[in-house]
Amino acid sequence: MKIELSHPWPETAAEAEAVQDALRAGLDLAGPGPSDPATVAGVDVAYAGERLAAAVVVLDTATHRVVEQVAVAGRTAFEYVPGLLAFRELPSLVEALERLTSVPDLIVCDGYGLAHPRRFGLACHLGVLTGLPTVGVGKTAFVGSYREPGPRRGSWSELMLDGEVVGRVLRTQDGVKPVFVSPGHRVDLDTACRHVLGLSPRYRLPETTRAADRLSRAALRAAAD
DNA sequence: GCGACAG
DNA sequence: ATCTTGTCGC
Repeated sequence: MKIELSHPWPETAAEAEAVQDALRAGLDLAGPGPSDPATVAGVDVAYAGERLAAAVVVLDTATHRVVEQVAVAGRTAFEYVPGLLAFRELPSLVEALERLTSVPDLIVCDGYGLAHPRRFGLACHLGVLTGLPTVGVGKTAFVGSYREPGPRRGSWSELMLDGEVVGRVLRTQDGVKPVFVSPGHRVDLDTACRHVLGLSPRYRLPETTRAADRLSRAALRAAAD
């Protein structure tokens, strides 16, 4: 699949924010999203200074077996600025997605989607660029306030930002620190959480995230020489 | 004004 | 994200 990035690529934080504001117009948060996706892709990026490796791993939703995977070595495209994470890794992530021979039914991103200072985190950005359903899964708090969810797997609480529900703090394993789920594109919050929970049968993080994390690190090491 | 701040 | 030892548990 061919994916178009914004041209020209932003040089400053102000330009990057302008890109987010413009692309946000294409965001679709209406539908429930895929109720029964056959495949789900996980994306992640590993760093070593300016160097990075972006990985995308497509899993069979029912068995969690790897259907296809692609890793791309590259360089950071932007300095790290909270709120502008997408600009740091998007070029390499997009390149990896373009090399996929199949189109996944859903993409699980590392980080946030709607739960973002300007309501346009990495998951929303990647969703609008690809047109595919995306969800964001963050490992730590970023924006929003919430009550600690119950201790059992499946318990959750609302992530609130400016009086709006922008995501959920979801417990994926009994007694383990929860994850932060927010809609990216073409998936509602309830459906997003259902998929994240289904992708996390044994560990805190979804199998998609775990697989992409391992691949990105391996690719980073392999590209060292 | 000051601190906090996805990965 | 990445830098890092030991430690608890399956």
